[in-house]
Amino acid sequence: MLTIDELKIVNFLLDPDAPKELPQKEASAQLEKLGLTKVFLEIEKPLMPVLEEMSNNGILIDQKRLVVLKKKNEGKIKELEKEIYKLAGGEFNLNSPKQMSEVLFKKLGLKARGAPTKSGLQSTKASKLEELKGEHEIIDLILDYREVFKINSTYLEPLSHFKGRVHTTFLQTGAATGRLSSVNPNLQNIPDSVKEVFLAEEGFKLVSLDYSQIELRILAVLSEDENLIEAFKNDLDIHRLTASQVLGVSLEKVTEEERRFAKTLNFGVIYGMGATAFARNTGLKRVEAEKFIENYFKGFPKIKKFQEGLVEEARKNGYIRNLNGRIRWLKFINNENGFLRAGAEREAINAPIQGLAADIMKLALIAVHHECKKDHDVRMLLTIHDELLLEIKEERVEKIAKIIKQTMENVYPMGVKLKVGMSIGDRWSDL
DNA sequence: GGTGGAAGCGCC
DNA sequence: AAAGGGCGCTTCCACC
Repeated sequence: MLTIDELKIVNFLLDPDAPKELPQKEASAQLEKLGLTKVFLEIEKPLMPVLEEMSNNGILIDQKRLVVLKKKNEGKIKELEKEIYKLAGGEFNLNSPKQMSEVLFKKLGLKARGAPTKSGLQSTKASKLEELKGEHEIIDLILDYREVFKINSTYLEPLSHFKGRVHTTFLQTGAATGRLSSVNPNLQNIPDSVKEVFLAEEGFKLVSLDYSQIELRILAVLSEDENLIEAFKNDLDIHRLTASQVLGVSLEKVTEEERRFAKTLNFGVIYGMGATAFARNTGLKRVEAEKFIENYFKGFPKIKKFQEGLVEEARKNGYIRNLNGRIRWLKFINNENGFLRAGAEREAINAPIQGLAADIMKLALIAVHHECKKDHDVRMLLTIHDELLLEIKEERVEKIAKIIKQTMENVYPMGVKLKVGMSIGDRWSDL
C-alpha cells in the first residue's frame, strides 16, 4: 500500500507531465512494468523521511544582520532610482520591462540589437544591456538597480519575515531529471551576497560538503572516454586539460583565458550547447566557436559517440533512462518542428548526467542520515544539488565531517572516483 | 479580487 | 526566428 505522498512520487516517476494521476493499483503495476520499482524502493521512498527531517531542522538566520543588510540595500535602491530618473529625464516604473524598453529605445534613442521579443518589445535583459554599456551611462545604473532590487525583493525582504530557523520544503517531484527542488522559501538559489545571514547555532559549526565536478565525472564514466577518465584518475585540472587537448598545446602552455573557454565548453557539452551559444558566451566569433567545438569532439571522440547514442535511444523509445533506470520522457524527440526536436535532443544529452548526479546525492542523503540520525550533534540542513549543508557540534565537527565526506565519496562506486570538497565555518558565506 | 503568461534573474 | 540542461520567485500586466 502506498501513502498519498508515495503515490504522488510514483506518478511522478511514471510521467511528470501526465495530466492526471493514476490510481494506486495501476500506478504500482506501471512502475513495475517500466522498471522503475528499484528507483522508487531504493531511492525515493527511503529519501522521504530524510527530507522531512532536514525541513524540520531548518537553518538559522541572523535577523540583526539581515536588517542591516536590508537597510543598506534599500538605501542603494533609492539612490539608484534617483540617478536613473535624472538620466532618463523623468520617472517611470523601473521594474516594468515595457516602460524600460520604451525609455531606452525610444526616449533615449539607444539602438537595439537583435530581434524584438514575442510581445514586440526590445528585450532589456542584462545580457542585452551589457552590449549597450558604452553607449549611455544609464545602462550601468540600471544593471546595478536590477541586481540590488532583486536581492531585496526576492531574498532579504521575504527572509526578514522568518523568526529563528527557516524551514524549506524539498519537492521530490520538483524536477523532471530527478533533482530535488526547494520551495517556501527556495533555499537552493540563495545569492552569495545573502549567505552571510545564514549561520550555525552557538556551539555548532556549518559544514558544506560538495561533490567536485560530479557531472563531468559522470560524463567520463558513461562515455568511457579514456582521456577524461585518465584525467580524473590523475586528479588533473580538467578545464586546463580540455584546453590543452582542444588547442593542441601542452598543459603548462594553457593561458587563463583559454582555460576559461574550456570550462565553458565542458559545461556546455553537458548541456548540449551549440556553437551559437558558445560564441555568445565566450565572445568568440561563430566560426571560431565551431572550430573549438569540433576540436573538442576530436579530442574526446567517445563523448560524441555517447551523445549520439543517447539521442538515438531517445528517438527509438520516446524517453531516455539514466544508469539507475530513471526515465525522462521526451515527447518532442521525433517532432517535425526542428526547434522542439533540438530541445528534446539537448534534454536527452543532459538528463542521464544530471539525473544520475541527482540520484547519487539522494543516495548520499539516505546514507548520511542513516549514519547520523541518532546523533544529536549532527543536523542535516540543506541540499543544493551537489552540496550538502550540515550543522555539527563544534567539538566533534572535524571528525564527523570527515566521516560524512567518506560516506558521500563511497556511496556510489564508479570507474571514476567521486571527490567531495569540505569546508567548515560559522556562516554560510564562510564556506 | 484572483489568475496566468512574460520577462527577468538568483542558484546548481 | 532561435538554437545550453534543471529549477522557483518577483514583478508587471492583461484578463476575467
